[in-house]
Amino acid sequence: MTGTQHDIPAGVVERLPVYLGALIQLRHEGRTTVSSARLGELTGVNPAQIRRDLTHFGSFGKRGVGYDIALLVDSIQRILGADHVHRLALVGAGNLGSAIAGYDGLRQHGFYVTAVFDNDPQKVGKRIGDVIVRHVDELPQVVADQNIRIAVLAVPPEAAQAAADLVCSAGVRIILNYTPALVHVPEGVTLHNTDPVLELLHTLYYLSRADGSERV
Amino acid sequence: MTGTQHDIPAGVVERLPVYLGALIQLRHEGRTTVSSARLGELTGVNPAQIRRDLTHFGSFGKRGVGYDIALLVDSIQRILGADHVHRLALVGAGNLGSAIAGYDGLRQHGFYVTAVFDNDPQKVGKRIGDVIVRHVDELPQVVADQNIRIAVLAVPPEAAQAAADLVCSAGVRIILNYTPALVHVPEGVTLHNTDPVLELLHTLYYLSRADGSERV
DNA sequence: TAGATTGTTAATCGATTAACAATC
DNA sequence: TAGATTGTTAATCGATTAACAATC
Repeated sequence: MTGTQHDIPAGVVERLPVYLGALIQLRHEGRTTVSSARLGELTGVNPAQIRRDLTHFGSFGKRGVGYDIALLVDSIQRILGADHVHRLALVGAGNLGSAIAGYDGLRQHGFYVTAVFDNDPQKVGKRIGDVIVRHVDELPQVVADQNIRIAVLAVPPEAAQAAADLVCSAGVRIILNYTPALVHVPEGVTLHNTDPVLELLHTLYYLSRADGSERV
Repeated sequence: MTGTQHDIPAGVVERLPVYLGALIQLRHEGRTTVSSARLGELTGVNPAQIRRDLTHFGSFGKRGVGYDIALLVDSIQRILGADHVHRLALVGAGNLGSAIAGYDGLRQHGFYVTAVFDNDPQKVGKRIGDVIVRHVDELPQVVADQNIRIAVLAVPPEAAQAAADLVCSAGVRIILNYTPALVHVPEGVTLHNTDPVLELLHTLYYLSRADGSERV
C-alpha cells in the first residue's frame, strides 16, 4: 500500500510507534531506563526483535543497563518525523470529527488540527476543538495557505471518495480514512484506513475459535 | 498478542476483513462476480495471495470465472463468526463513544451496541444511539444478563485500565481499546488497541522520507 | 474450442527468534 | 569482579510470489 522506502522493513516501522507509546507511558511513570525484556512485556513484542528493530537506526542502549527512556523517545520521534509540529485538516465535523479534534493524544505527539471542514451549512461556523468549522469549498485555499500535508476523513462513507479527491488535489500527502469506504488515491499519497469494524471482525475470528461460538 | 489458534497464519485472518470490505462494496455496486486480480487491485493485496489465503478455508471460486461475491461474503462472514449478531458494551459516553454508538457500519456487520456506561452522573440517563447511558456500577450485572462478550473502551486514558479490569471480570472476551493507554488483560481475553495517533506516526515515517521533511 | 482464472506447487524472500560474544 | 543486557550473528520459520496445470 505504501511505496517501499529505502530498506527498512515495514514491520519495523509499524512497531516503532508501539514502542514509543510504551516508552511515553514509562516516562510518565517516572522511570528513566528500560530493558528490551521489559519493553517486550509491555508491547507483546519479542525482546530480541525490539533490539534488532532499533539497530536499523543506530545503537541506543547501554549493555548491562538497558535503554535511556528519554533518549529513546527522542530518537524514535526523530526517526518517525514526529519531532516537530504537523498541522492536520479534518474533513467532517460530526461526532467522530469532534472526537478526533478533541483528542489530546494528537497534540501530545505534535499533531494539531488547525482546520475543520464540513459541507453542512448547519455546522459551518460552529467551533470544534480550537477551530471554527469552514465550508468544504474553502478547503483548497486553506490547505494551501497552511501548507497542510495530512488530512483526516471523518465523513459519511458516500462522501469519502470525493473528500479524498479534494484533499489530494489540494496537496495533502497523507490521508487517514476513518470511513468504511475504500477510497483510491493518486501515486505519492499515503492512505491509511482505520475502519473499527474491520478490526472487530479480525478479532472476532479468534473468539469464534476460543469457545463454542454460541449462536444468539 | 493473541494466542495462535490452530494453524491459520495471523496475516490471513487480518486480511479476511479487508477482502470482506471490498466485496461488500462490490456487491453494493451491483456486481456479482469478481476475480482475484480485481480484488487485489481494490485491496492492495497480491492476487496470488488472495487465492492462497482463501484455500485455507476451502474452494470458493470457479476457474475461468472468478468468485461469486454473495457466496464469498457469506463464507468469509461465517469464517470470521460474523454471520450472527454480537452485542457490544461501550464504556465511555463522550464524543468518541457517541461516534461509535452511532456508527452504521457496526450494525451492518451484526454488531449492536446494547449497553453504554459512564461514571459521570451528568451523562447517566442520557440517550446515545439507541440506548440509555447507565452508571458503570451496573456494568457487571448488565454484561452478565446480556451475555456480552465484546467491550469497547472509549474512556480517558487514565480510566482505561480500571475499565478493562471491570469488563474482564464481568466476562468480556474481546476488548477494543480506543485509548492510548497500554492496558493489561488476563489470559484468554483478546485485546485490540486502536490508537489513531500510533497509526498517524507510522504513516508519518513515510512522509518524512518522501520529501525534504520541512521543519515547521 | 479458446480464453480466462482458479487452486496449488515450488522457489524466493524476508522476518523472527535463539544464542552468545561484547561490554557496561 | 560478577551480573546484566545489549548488539549482532546465524538458524529457523513462515509468508509472499511466480508459475502453471487444472478446469470452468
